[in-house]
Amino acid sequence: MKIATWNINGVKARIDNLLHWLGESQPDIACLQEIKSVDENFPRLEIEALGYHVETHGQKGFNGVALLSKLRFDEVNRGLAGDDEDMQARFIEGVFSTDRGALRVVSLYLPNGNPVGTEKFPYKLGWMERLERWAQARLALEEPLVLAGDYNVIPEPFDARHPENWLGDALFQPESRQAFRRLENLGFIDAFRSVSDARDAYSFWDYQAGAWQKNNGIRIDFQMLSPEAAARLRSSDIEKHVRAWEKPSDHVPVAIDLDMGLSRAA
DNA sequence: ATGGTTGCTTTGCAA
Repeated sequence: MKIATWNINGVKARIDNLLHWLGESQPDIACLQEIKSVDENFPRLEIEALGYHVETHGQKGFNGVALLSKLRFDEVNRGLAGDDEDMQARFIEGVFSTDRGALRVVSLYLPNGNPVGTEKFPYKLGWMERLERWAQARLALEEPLVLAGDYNVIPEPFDARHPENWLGDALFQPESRQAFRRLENLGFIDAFRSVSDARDAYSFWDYQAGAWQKNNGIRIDFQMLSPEAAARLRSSDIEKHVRAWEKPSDHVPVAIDLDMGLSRAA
């Protein structure tokens, strides 16, 4: 079963790329971030025409996440628990039935946190603490769980082409990296890093200053796997070529292949 | 050297 995550930076601006990518990559489940759309305006009909069930958690103008799945949703949960005052749409969880039992998949868009020194950075750290608590509770289910998305964290220096340029950035602050490591210490593994020690494997290249042409990238998009999901991991790939398409997102899709047996009829 | 680009809520803000 192929599960991909992709920050598309606006579904309205990216719909042609998205439809082309779904046809080419054929993910069973796609986790999208930054749809920048309210639910009513999400182009669900065009996506459903390709055989996907669609669940969104959007808001006006920015943020917003979605799950596209060839399997039926048994359950959908929107929003990250732990703060009823948080109105930002950054988290959606789907539950699916497979021949290997239940599979849980989350599409998350972790706060960017810049500039450090404003209220945005503590919001990021607070969100990461809430994610940690939520993930810890979910581990008790002992189910395959995939936490996929744009984490807005550079875990290690070799996840950036020029780590020295990110020292003052929220994505590379010690507190951000420590919070990410706490998630790993709970037992979640970074799927791509568990199968590759490649030092130039990035998932984001800024639009500015020719970052793509210079391969000045960072790796910030991950599938974090519960132990039960990690045991079924076959492979992981970064679909880098998508960054060279016309009118690209600044992120590219990252995919994993999980052995979940034959999926039940969608 | 503080540049440069993209998408939306658009002439500012977020990334």
